[in-house]
Amino acid sequence: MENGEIDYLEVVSEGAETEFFEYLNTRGVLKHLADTYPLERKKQEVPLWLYIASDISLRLHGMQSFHGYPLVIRSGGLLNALGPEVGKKTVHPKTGQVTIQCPGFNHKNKYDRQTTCDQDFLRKTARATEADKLVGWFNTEMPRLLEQRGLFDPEGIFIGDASYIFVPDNENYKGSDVLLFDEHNHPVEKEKLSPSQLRRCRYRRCYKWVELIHTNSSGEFFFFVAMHFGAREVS
DNA sequence: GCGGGGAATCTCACGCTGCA
DNA sequence: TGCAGCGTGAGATTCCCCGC
Repeated sequence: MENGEIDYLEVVSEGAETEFFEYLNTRGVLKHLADTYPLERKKQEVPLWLYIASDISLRLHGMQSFHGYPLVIRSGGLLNALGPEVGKKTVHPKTGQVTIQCPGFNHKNKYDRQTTCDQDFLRKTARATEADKLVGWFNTEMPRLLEQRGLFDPEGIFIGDASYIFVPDNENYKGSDVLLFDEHNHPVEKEKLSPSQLRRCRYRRCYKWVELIHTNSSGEFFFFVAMHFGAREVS
């Protein structure tokens, strides 16, 4: 650290992450999510609950790439929470060297496992999941989970928050829209603008991102209850 | 650095065969 | 008839290369 030889700096507390996943695991939340996850496999070797937990862990670490999975497993608290049958992390008392041992869920690997499952398993499982079904699953199971655990506040405050995600003008962005925006990036209707106003506007390709957030009047918590990502129309 | 995708490899279900 | 052993093929996972 003193010499500036830092390969990676982690901001998520390992202990907090362990507690978080222990909660999800022992309360049956992970199992419930896996049982309802919208992907049917004729054969399943690596369990879906591990995929879901791993994906959540990646997001907690702000890791956008599956390539970062070994790093997240090494530095995060997921492994501690899932127990030695999934993997264990030992720290050498003198050198501080971290050693990972994961038995895995099959014997297809040639190399010693440094992660609970191969990062490509995560990538291909994500790719095999249909986007519409995934959003539908989230919008169904998240409110159900919150209700089952009595987490909805009696005040019943829900906030709909919408914003636009701009992307390059490329039709390959499936389900995107091209809309007219003013100089403040607010969507406008061409018919309602004067010629001078119209000159300051431009068409931009975008997605609409809508979140339904549950909170209470003192703002003590925020639960993301439902979401929509896609074209303008929200049903 | 990253995701896409193909090849390699492993697992397991299923059907067939032989035997008690 | 029931069971074990074997071969086969589909599917899942791992390894690896390629292009952006």
